[in-house]
Amino acid sequence: MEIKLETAQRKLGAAIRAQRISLGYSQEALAEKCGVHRTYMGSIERGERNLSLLNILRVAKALRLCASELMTLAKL
Amino acid sequence: MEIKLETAQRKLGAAIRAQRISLGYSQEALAEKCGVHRTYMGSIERGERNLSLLNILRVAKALRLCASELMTLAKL
DNA sequence: CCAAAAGCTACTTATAGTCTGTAGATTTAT
DNA sequence: ATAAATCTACAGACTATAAGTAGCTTTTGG
Repeated sequence: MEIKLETAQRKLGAAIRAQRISLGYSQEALAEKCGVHRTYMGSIERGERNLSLLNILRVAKALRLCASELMTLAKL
Repeated sequence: MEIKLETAQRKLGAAIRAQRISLGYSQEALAEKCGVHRTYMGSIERGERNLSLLNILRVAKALRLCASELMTLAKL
């Protein structure tokens, strides 16, 4: 069966949000650590963005994870 | 330190190529399984592309891996 | 209540991804 | 050996979409 982008994005966004909250960061604080804009970070967490490898790595790093760990948390 | 995109892309491309070859597929056959263009598949393996989440998932699936496994193979 | 945090809309810019075609390298068969 | 398939690399032009920004609204927690 086909991979559903919406679902994948949501899973990733939810995993990012959960990890961010567990680290006690605001979206804005995490955005700054990633070097992306505040509103962009918000849309990532809401599952509205199909991130590229580079941004996946940036976010993972800011969350103190490696990419494979983040994917595991997102069940991807 | 900053994440180097070139390096990350190359790692991912190398992991994809290794797994493809171990499954005995040509680039074209893998491209078809992924639903991407033949020449695009080639450039992915050469580390020239910053894949988006959807395509990472498509490639992983075509290689009979989950995304976290592919990331692990790529050491990302 | 109030202030900080998060959401939403709309927009521009940058780049991901497609497609056509050419060429060299490799393999397979005659 | 040579021909003929097959595979891969690469260039250029194009389209689709990710990336990133700004302003305003809504929600939430203290």
